[in-house]
Amino acid sequence: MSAAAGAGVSTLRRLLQTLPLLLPQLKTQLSASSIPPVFVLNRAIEALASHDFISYAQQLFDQMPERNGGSWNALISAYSRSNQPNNALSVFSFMCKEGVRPKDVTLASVLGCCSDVLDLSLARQIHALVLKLGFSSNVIINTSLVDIYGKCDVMCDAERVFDYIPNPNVVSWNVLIRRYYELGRGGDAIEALFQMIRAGVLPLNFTISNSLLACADASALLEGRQIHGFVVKIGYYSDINSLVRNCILEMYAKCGALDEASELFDKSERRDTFMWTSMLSGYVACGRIQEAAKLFDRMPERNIVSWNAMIGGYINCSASAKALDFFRSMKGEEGAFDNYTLGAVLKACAELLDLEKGRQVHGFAYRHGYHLDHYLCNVLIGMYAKCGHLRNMEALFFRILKKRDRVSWNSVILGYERHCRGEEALYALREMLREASPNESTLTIGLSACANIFALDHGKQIHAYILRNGYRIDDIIRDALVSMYSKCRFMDYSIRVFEERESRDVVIWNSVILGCVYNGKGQYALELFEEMRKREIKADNVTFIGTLLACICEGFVDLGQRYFNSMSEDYSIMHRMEHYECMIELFSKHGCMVELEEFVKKMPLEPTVPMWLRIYDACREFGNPSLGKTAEKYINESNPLNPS
DNA sequence: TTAGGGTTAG
Repeated sequence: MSAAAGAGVSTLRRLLQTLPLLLPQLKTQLSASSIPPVFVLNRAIEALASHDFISYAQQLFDQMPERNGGSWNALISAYSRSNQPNNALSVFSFMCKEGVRPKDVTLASVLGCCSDVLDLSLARQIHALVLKLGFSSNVIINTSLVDIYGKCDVMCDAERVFDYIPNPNVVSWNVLIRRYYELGRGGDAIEALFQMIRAGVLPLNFTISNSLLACADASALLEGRQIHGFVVKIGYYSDINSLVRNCILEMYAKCGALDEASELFDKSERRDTFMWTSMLSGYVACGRIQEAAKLFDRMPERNIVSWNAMIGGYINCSASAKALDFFRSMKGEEGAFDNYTLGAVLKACAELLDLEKGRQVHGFAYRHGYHLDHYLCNVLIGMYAKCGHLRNMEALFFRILKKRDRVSWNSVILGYERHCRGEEALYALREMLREASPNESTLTIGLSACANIFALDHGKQIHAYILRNGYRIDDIIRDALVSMYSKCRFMDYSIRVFEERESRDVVIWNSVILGCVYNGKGQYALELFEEMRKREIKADNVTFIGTLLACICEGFVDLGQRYFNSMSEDYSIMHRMEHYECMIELFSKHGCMVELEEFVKKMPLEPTVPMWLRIYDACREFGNPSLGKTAEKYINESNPLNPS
């Protein structure tokens, strides 16, 4: 034995002397004067790691005069169980370099570590090794491969591996279902559960919970109800940890079946914080903030998630100031927050266009170490975009260069579009296509940018992109297309897109009516309004701006008056300043001075200076000295230094 | 006598 090896053995002896204290079960083997056999030391490595002495386990491994494959395996699984996947992988790499052949157990551990660190390339290499070493029918290894391929978003490979497992067990099915759910493929997850049951494998409560979450995501209420029935039948409904019950409630709440959710909630004898929060989130998701607030007040125990749900709920119903109040209370009462809380608060700032508060929250997030959080970076980009601080928006966007995703791009494009920088919005959209796929929101914002800068060709390209790539043209995209074509003076296309599919969305009708007016087709705009009336689509204040403008174009003074009166009498819509402006323009443009004077007298509010200026011009053109003098008086009073 | 994979709320 060399001197170094001799020193190693003495260190090992010292280490072993301490072991019986920690590991009484090894006392017999370790108390002997000679070095214990390798398999005993391998067990000691595992036992040390399970007692949180991973550095002792490493020392023991280093000092062992003899090792076998099991020693390497013990150390790898020790690191893996101690949540140190990178160290486990590095031990595996040494093991391979030493020429030690891994067994199936080692490969399963190592694949678990790859999955933890999302190392797809290493997983593929190990997959090759699995095939080479003849472990291709091992259900545990294959399940690990399904897991990692799913986590790395290569579900086609996960499916291929799964299909080759001779007898997938309950964990294999569970992993498959979970990965489908996480990738937003709820339908496939549900189908997999039904296949699993048909194959005679009894699902675990985790499998059921994952499938229910998939139903919630996919709004699959029917399937959710079937699973609920199955759960009752096999007796999982009364499971001890209430996981399944909570997920059933979550499913009903997210599918919008709030009555069924609240019935379950009310009947439930044991309600944990998960159940309370699921019910709360259900009310929030359906916009029933009052009921959510009542439930929140009744909660026996709250946590960050429940507070966040309330803050998010207030933002969704445009009560952002209330959301900020809630954040202040949360800091006082809960004493804790997380990146989602700060994200919600930043969204409230963005809704209120309160840049100053947004910057304060940014500083607050920075001081609390959240500035590197990817989710929060995206929210910050969105906040600066909406508030128009485009320099900060760009700075943050460039800082997350490698991690930017569709959400980041959408915020930046929106920032440019909202703040009159249409060219930059379209440039950003082109750049985005190189690295991320646009969604419906991206394309809608792109179309608005085209409309703002009258970029008809770009707008047509986006339209073609939508058709070519099979995007569903919903009411929002259709409205963006109608507006883009009408603003670009391509009214025939605008009407064609409008007529392609019948919609009851008043916003689209408004867009096409206003489009007709701006393109000199007032008569057609009024025909559309009549059509709306026949189809019982309720007009709103914007619709009436369109019809009044159409009357101005066509010179239909009487009709305009009837529409104006009908607003309050038949539709219960309050007249706004824009409607009064339209009426003054209608009378002024067509020289109806008596009606104009009468109208001004009856107005419940004082005409604005621009209105008086229009009246004054009409009086000069068509003659009405008394009204002209009144107009002159108001104009001069408002601007005494520059009298008319 | 290398025993390994999966895990509820925003």
